[in-house]
Amino acid sequence: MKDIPQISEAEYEVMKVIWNFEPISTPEVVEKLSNKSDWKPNTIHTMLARLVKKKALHARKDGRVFIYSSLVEKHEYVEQKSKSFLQQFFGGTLNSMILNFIENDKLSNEDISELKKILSMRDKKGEK
Amino acid sequence: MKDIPQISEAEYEVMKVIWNFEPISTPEVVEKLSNKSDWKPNTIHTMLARLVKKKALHARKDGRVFIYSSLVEKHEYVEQKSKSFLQQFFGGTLNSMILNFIENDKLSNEDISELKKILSMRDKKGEK
DNA sequence: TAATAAATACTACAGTTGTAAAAGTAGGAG
DNA sequence: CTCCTACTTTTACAACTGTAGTATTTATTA
Repeated sequence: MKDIPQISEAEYEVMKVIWNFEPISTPEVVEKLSNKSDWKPNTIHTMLARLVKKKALHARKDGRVFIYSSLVEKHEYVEQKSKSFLQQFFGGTLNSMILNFIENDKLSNEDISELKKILSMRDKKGEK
Repeated sequence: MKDIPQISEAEYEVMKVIWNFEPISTPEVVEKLSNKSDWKPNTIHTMLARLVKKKALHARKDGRVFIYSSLVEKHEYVEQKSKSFLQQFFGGTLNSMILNFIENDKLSNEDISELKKILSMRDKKGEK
């Protein structure tokens, strides 16, 4: 399995924009993020540069601006983080986490019935 | 709600020992962790000192050694981390995470039936 | 009481992160 | 051809992390 670069929390916000709009230029990234956050343009540039250095993004020059595209797929990254999160806090299994949530009454009745729906969905798929 | 100190990954390993054996002295912590990890005693001392400074631990002197006890409860910390994890990667809900796992075929049939068992358990509790 | 062993306290140092200011450069406007 | 402006590149800097080494204190033993 290939090794996925580590992406910090703030960098992840930048990645989300890339994943949503790639290929996308620096000014566009800055614009999208300026709406959602208080970051100064320079801050965003720094993130982009670091992500390129980490090989999470690819940048190609187009005229005077850079166009970015991701080198890491979102689902890959999310999977990797989920795995290490579950490892660190729940012995590695999603079921332990769910059990914990239920035991601590963190799930509403709606959550539960939705969950059951989700599970039966998967059953159908499995039967195919 | 009170604010929980941030605990790094390595520090969390130390906390786990404290939670399991508190009240516990420095030499005992060092011993437990030396089994599980490659950390030098000094490394462990540093962690302990940082955790005390962050107010995650309380230390009282007993003769020549320190005795530690936790100031943060494990379940509190795990809850806080779960929440921010779900927020960052799954829009804040456990159900999205579960759905994602199912869609990506990360759950075995055993996991699923176990999950159903867990859910029905909670139902019974709810009815009480 | 003086030396030793054990524990604590202080110092170090590089890598990552959040946050950005300052300086450089090239393309378009005049 | 020159200046401005938008972009890019370089530099900064403190907090947090992982990982210890070194120095100091103190209880115990000879």
